Amino acid sequence: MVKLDDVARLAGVSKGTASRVLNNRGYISPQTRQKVKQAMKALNYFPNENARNLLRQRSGMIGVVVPTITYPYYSEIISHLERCLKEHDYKMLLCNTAFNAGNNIDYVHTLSKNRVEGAILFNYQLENKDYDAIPFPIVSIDRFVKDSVSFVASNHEQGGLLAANHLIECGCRHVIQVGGSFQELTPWNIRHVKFRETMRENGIECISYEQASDDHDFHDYREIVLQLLRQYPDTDGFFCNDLCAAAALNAATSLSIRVPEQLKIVGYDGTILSEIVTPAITSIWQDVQKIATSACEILFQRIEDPDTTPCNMLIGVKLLRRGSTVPARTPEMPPKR
Amino acid sequence: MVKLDDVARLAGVSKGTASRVLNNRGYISPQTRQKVKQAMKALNYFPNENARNLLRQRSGMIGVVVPTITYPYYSEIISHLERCLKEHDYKMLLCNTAFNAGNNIDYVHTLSKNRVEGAILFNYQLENKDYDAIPFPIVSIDRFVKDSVSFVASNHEQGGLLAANHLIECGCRHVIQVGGSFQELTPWNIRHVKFRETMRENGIECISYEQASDDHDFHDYREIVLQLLRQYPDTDGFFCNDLCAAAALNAATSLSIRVPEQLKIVGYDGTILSEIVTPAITSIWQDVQKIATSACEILFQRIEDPDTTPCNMLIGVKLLRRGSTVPARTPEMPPKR
DNA sequence: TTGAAAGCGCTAACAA
DNA sequence: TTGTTAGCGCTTTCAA
Repeated sequence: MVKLDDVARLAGVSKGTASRVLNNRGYISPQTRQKVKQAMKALNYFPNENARNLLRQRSGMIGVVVPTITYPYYSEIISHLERCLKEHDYKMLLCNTAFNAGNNIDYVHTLSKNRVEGAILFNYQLENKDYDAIPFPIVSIDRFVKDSVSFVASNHEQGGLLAANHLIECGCRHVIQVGGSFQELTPWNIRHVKFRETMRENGIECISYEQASDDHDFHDYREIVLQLLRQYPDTDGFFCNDLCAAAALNAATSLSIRVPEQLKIVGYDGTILSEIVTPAITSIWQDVQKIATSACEILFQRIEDPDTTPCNMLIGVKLLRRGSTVPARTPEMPPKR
Repeated sequence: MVKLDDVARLAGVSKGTASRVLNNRGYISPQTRQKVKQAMKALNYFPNENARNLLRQRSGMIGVVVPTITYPYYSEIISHLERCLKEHDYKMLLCNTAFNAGNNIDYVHTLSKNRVEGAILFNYQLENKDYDAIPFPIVSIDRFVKDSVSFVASNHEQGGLLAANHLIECGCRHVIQVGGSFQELTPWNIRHVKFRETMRENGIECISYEQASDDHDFHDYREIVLQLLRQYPDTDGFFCNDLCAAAALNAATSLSIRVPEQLKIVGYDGTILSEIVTPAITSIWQDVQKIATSACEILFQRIEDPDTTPCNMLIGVKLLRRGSTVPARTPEMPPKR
């Protein structure tokens, strides 16, 4: 690879001078500048970021750890993060835990070795002591760690409440929700706790089905829903993530249950999966763009000034009313930017 | 950050010795090894990959340039690539062109500065001379550049043929296809050329609608399809990518056109979008896993031995027969791994 | 305005 | 078996 030495030699100047031209720093005579620029062009020179970063004691990298890349909520988040980070001249080191997050410190090691300047961890679980050993600032999404760790999440409690109230308004009496653990009070699971609570307060029967894995695909969910609907034929309301909601719609159709007349379905995330089916699925929309940009901003600030007060941020969600609960209605869409 | 010097000092040895322990190379006495390992653990030391890479004249990074992250075909590919690259201890430098690929050399510059050891470019267009200036090996997906550049693509010609023949077998007489340019004979567009050709040979009317952008979302496609179906009410067959196919299904339902009885729809890509709608959409499935692993293997081989003969690889596609063309049938699924 | 030289954290060749 | 030293490509003092 062509290096600064080569450029300097061709331009007949020293390495230091060539560097000054490259970085547009210090005094350079116009002639010298031109000579060096010409040499750079002639040799098709690109500065070695690796070497620069070593000297500057930085890596220009931010770690992003997600449980999956393909679920649309995550691919959209990744897309926004990629843009945000690029705008600030950061590279993204993307790590896919494939749902093996349960207290897995390996990803943090990878990030450490690569001297990332910060990381955004999605629903990532570590022992408390392991968090203390992380040598770079982090922002935790959807999982509260402790006051000293910045935290961003959708207001999932509001999400659970919106979903519950909507189904109640729609007249449901026997509802089922499918989701992760209903015990752990993570910010992420709280929607299901709130949902159940709200149903109880309103005297509505609520079955809470705890999925064995977060890694279920469409067909796993379809089987789960089929079984639940057979077991509880009175069910008239359903609450789960968008993928499961699409599976629920499919399962209901198979069983000749009409949606929304006999069964109302509310999804979670507000992804494309809820938009493209017929009827479109009423869903609790998460503001992925705001989550991504907030996480970046908080992280950048903390990188710049490590003494910044850690930040706990809840981001509003929105109920998108669509055909899976409200018949003959133009589907509501996520706010456009 | 703690560095090797610190470890060496704490262990009471020289930096070189500590390095030998770190890399498990050369002769070290058991006592020394243990002392050094203890020091590393005590200081929570991680070697600086940046510094190592500078010395080794490598970056451990592979560039991946895609037109979008969110369309499921790409998020699945990215997911497979991430795994493949990680297995070979490479990091992925992910670049999203946001469909601004038309001869945009900026991404190649970013990759050059970061000294990526190779890159996988999806449907990426450059001037021929710009390809010559790329200082690292590349694999081009879905776009043939020239014999000296490795190339991987699904057999899109077969895909177009499968789609056409299937619609013909289903008895269609007036079909519409929606896609990119029908003029350029890129491997990616050839499916539409082949489709039109096959229709012509069979005396079937085929309208080819050239979309204004590859960046259309569900609602853009829905409007396009609504207009087409109103303009050509005789239409009984539709061919387009999965997202557009889902929109077509939705549009048809809005217009009270029954699928598959009155209108048959064949999608392309075989993504989750085609699975979750009802009826599920018959689609030409691309083997994303094979595309990803092949691209990686070809690239790794070329990195190892730059004189490897460039490789042109076509990967078979598969027709998944589902409810949007064949009534009352269990939907076919992509092969499981 | 430019050149020379030190050093970022690490590895590897050579000496001891 | 271990220590010393040079150098990866670059930036940045300090001198000239």
